[in-house]
Amino acid sequence: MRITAEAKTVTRQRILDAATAMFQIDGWQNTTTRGIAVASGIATGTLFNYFPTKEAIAAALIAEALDCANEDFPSSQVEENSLEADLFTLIWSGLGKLRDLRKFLGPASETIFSPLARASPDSAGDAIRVAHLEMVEAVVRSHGFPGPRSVVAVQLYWTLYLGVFAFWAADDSPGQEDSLALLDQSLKLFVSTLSVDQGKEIYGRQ
Amino acid sequence: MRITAEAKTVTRQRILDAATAMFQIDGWQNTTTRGIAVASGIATGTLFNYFPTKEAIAAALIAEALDCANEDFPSSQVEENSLEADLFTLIWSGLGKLRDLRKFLGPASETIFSPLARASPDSAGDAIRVAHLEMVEAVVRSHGFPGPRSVVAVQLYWTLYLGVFAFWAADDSPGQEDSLALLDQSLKLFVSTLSVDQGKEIYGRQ
DNA sequence: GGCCTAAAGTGAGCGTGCTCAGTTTTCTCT
DNA sequence: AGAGAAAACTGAGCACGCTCACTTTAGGCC
Repeated sequence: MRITAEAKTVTRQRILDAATAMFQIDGWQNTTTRGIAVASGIATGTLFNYFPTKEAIAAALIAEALDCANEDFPSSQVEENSLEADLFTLIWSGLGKLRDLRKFLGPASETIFSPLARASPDSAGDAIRVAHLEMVEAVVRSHGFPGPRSVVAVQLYWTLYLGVFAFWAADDSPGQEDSLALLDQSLKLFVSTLSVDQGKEIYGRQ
Repeated sequence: MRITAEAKTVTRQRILDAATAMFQIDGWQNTTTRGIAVASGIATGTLFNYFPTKEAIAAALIAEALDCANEDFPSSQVEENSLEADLFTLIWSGLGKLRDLRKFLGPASETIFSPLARASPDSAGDAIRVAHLEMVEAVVRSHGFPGPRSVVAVQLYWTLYLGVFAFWAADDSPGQEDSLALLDQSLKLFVSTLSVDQGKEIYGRQ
C-alpha cells in the first residue's frame, strides 16, 4: 500500500496545483470542480475522494500557507517585542504567505470563514480558525496575560482578524498601507480589551 | 397599470410571507426557490422577476425589519444619552426586530453580508449596509464628532457590527446576555477609535 | 503466477439556483 | 369594442456542486 499512498499525495498535489492556477486565472466562481478534475487528470467523483467540497480545496491552500507562516514565527520573535508587535508580525507574515492567492481569496473565504452559519462547525475553515486562535493564545500568554480568554474576547479577536483579512484581500492601496493601518488599529483595540479583562480599567476613552 | 402595480405588491408580499414561513420551518438551505414559488402560487421564473436571487429575498426581509427599527429610533433618542448609549439603542432595537428571523439569519446572511467578496458591490446586502452606515454616521455627527469617517474607521465599524450580528444570530445564552456583552464591548472600542481619530488627526476628517 | 479483498477511480445522474424564448395577460388608444 | 404594444408570467432547460452504484486496480498471501 506504500505505492498507492505515494500516488495519492501526488494526485492531491496535482489537484491543488491545478486549482491554484485555475482560481487565479478564471476566479473562484468561474472555476468548476469538473474543470479542476479534468485538469488534474481524474474524474469528477475522484476529486471528491480527496476534498469533500470545493471550499475544502481553497481551505487546504490557505491552511498550507498559514501553517508555513506559523512555523516561521517563533524564530522571528524577539523578547523585547510588545504583544502588539508580536501579533502584528504573526498576522502580517500570514497574509504575506497568502499574497499569491489574494485575488480569489475574498469570494472563496466567504463560505469558508464566515462567522455566520455556525451550523456546520466541522466546516473546512474551522481547522484554520482553531489553529490560528491557538497561535494567538500562545502569544498572548507568553506576554503574561492570563488565559484562556472569555468567549467574548475570542469572538472579538476573530471578528477583528476577519475584518482585516477581508479588507486586505480587496485592498489595492499601494503596499496595502490601508490594511496596515487597519491591522494596527485593530490590534490596539484587541490588546486594550485584554487589559480590561484583567480587571484594570486602564483603557481610557474620550 | 394601476391594478397591475397593486397586484405586484400583493404577490411580492405573498412571496415574502411564504419565504419567511419556509425559512423558519425548513431552514435556509432546505428551502428551495421552487418551493417558495409554488407556495406563493407562481412559477419559478416569476419569482425571479420579483427578486434577482434567493439571497435577495432574505435581504428584503432583513431590510424591512431594520428600516422599521431605524424609523423608531429618533423618537427613542434622549438628548443626554452618550454616543455609546445611542448606538446601543439603535443596534439592539434593530436586532430585536430581527428576532423572528434569527434562526435562519446566520446561513442566509453569510452570502448577503460577507465583507469578503467585495467583487459584487451591488449585492443584495449592500443597500442594507449603506443604510445602516448612514444611520450610524448621523448619530455620530449628532454627538459632535466630525464626519465623514475614514475608510479604515468605517471598515472597523462594519466589522464590529457584523461580528455582533453573527454572534447574536447564534447566541443561545439566556436573554442573549453574551451578545449584550459583546455589543457593549464592541461599541466601547469603536467610540474609542473616534476619539483617537480626533486627537491624532490621522484618520480624521477630510 | 493466481486468487481475493479492499482501496481507488468512474461518470451518469440528482437537486440546486437561475435563465430565456415563448405565451398569456393587462393597459392604451382609436 | 378591437387591435397593438407592453408588461407579466411560464416552465423546460442549463450549469453547477456533489453523490453513489458500479468498475478497475493494487497489495498481500499461497
